[in-house]
Amino acid sequence: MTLEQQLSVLVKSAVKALYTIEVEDSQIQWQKTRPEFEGNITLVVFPFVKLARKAPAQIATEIGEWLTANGEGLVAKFNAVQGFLNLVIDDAFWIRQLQAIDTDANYGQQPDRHQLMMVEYSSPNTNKPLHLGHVRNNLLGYSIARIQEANGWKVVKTNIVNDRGIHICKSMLAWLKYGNGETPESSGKKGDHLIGDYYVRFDKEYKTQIAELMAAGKDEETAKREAPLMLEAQEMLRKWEANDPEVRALWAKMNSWVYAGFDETYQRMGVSFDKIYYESNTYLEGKSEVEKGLASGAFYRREDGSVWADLTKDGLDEKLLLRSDGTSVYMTQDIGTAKLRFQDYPIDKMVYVVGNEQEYHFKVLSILLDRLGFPFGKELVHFSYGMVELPNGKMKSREGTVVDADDLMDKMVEDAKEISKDKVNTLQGITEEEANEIARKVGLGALKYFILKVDPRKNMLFNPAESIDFNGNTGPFIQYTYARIQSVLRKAESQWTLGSLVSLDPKELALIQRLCEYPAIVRNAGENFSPAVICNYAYDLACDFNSFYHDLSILNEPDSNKRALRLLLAKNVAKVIQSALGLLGIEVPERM
RNA sequence: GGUCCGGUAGCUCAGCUGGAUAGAGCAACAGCCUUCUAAGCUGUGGGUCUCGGGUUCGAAUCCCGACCGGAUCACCA
Repeated sequence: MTLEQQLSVLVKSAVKALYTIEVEDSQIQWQKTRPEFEGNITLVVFPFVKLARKAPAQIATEIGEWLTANGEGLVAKFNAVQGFLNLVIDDAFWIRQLQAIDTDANYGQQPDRHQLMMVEYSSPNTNKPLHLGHVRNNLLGYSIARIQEANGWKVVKTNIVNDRGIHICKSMLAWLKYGNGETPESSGKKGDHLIGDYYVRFDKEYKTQIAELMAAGKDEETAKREAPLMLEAQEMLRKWEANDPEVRALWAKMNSWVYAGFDETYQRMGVSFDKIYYESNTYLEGKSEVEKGLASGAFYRREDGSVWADLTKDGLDEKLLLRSDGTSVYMTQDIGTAKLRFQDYPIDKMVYVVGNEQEYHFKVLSILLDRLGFPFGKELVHFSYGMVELPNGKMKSREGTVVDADDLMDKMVEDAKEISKDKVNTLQGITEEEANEIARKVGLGALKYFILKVDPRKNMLFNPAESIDFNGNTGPFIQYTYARIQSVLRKAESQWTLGSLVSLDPKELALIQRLCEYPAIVRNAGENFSPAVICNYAYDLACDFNSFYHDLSILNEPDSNKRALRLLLAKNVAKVIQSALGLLGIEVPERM
C-alpha cells in the first residue's frame, strides 16, 4: 500500500471520529509539501470545510492531532497552514520504503495485464532516407512500447513499410535513366541515401520537363500531367502491378538496398521491430476487404467504378476506398494491414504512432474498421504527435531543408566526443573503444532526451545552427549522474549492510521520497502515452541526487550506518535512473 | 469557412484530472574543484501564464467568447 493509501484510511477514520462524517476518496487530496514548509506530504482540507462547518486551519490542526495520536507511528509531526495540513512522516517508514525498493529487481514494473498491445511506428517510404521527423516518430514509438511493457502489456512493435507506389517508381525510373548501374558498393553510399538521391533527381528532371512544356504553351496542370517522365513512371507502376518480371526484379533489388540502409539507421538509433509488414503484401488484402464491404452494403460504388464509404452520419465526409481504375489508396492498404495483423496476433489494443497531420485519416479508419466488423476498430489509438519544425518552418525535402537522421546522429556523437575530450581521456585506463562507446551513448542520449522531453502533442523546434546541449536539463546530465554513482559504488567496500535505524538528513529523505514516486510515474506515462513524463521524473531524480551528492559525503562518512544508507540510496537511484532512461531508449555509461 | 491542436521568462520547454509566493534549462552576471567525476553545485536578474468574461473558498489549470499560430477537410501518402 502506498503512503497516500495508508494515510487516506487514517484520514477517513479521523474525520469520522472528529466530525461524524464520511468522506469519499475523491475528497482526500494529497500533494507533496512545498519546500518552504516542514513536512513530506500535505493534506488539503478545504474539501472538508463545508461538511465540518469549521475554519480550515482548525480542521487541519484537529486532524493533525488525531493522526499524530492514532497514526500508528506513521505521522511524527504536523503543522497546519490555513487549509493545508503538512505531515512529517516518521523516518523509519522511509527507510523501510528504501529497503523494499532495493529488494525489488524490477522496481516500477506493473503487474502483468495479460493483454497484447501492438504499436505501429516508423512506417517509412522506401524512396528516401529517414529524416528528423522520422527520428521523432521512431523514438516516440519505441519509448511508448517500452513504457507500455512496464505497465504490464505484452507489446508487439510493428512497422508497415511503404514499399510500393508511384513514388517508388520515380526513383527506380531515375536510376534506370541516369544511374549508369550505380550501386551502394560502387558509390560507397548507404542504400537509402543512394535511392533518395535518385528520387531527388527525378524531381529535378521532371521540373525541367514541366518548364519546357509550359514554355511550349501548355498550362501548368497539363504540363505536370503530360511530362514524359511522369507518364513513364505511371507506366512502370502499371507494369509493377501486372507483375512484370523486369520491373519487379529492379524493384526488389533497389528496395533491398534501402532496407540495408534502414536497418543500419534503426540499429544505430536503438529501435527495433517484432514484426514488419510490407504494403506490397497488404494492399491486395485491403482490396478484398473493401469488396466484402461492398457486398455487405457498408460501401457503395459510383458510376465511374470508384468505391466510397458514406461517413456523413458520423459527421464526416464521403471517403474514397478504390479508385475508378480499381487501384487502392492509402486507406485501402491500412484496412488490409489491420486485417493481417489481427489474423497474426490476438491484439487487444492497436496503437498507431503517426503524425498529427493524419488525424482525420485515423478517425475515418476507426469507423471503417468498425463497419467492416473488426471488433478493435473503435478502440484503436492514434498516438498523434506534433511536427518537428526548423527555425524557418517545416522541413521540405525538395527544398533541401531536411535534417537527415544519419547525419544528425553522426553530429551528436562527434559533439559528444569533442566535449568529452578533456574529461573522458583523463579517466584511468580508458581505451579508445571505451571512449568511443561513451561518446556514442552520450551523443545519442542527448538527442533522444532532447526530443522525448517535449510533450508529444506539441510541435517542437529544432535549430540546426544551435547544437543540442549537453549541460542542464539534458540526457547527458542524467547519464552523468548515473556514472558518478557507479564510480562511488566501485570505490565502496564490497559488503555493506544497513544496521540499526539512523535518522535521515533532509536531502536523503527527499531522494527516498522521489524514488517512491517512480511506479506512479510509470503508470502516468502509460496512461498518457507520454515519454515526457518519464523525462521530467528522471531529471528531477538526478537533480535531487546531485544536490545530495554535493552536500553529503558517502564514502567519507565516518558513521558506518549512515554510509551504508547512503550507498543503498545511491545504488537505488542509479537503478531507477537506468530503468527510467531504459524506458526512453537511452543507454547509461558506467563512466563518462 | 467546418473540425482538431497549441499560445507560460529574451530562447527552448515543465506545470494543465483546480490548491500555498507559477518552475527548470539555455543565454547574462557573481561565487564553489589539495575532499566520493565541475557534463556538477550555489546565488542574482528576468512573468499582464495572449486578451476578456464566467464557475468557487481558491483558476496558468475548468467553461464561454475573441485574437494569434499550426494541422486537416484529395481518385496524395
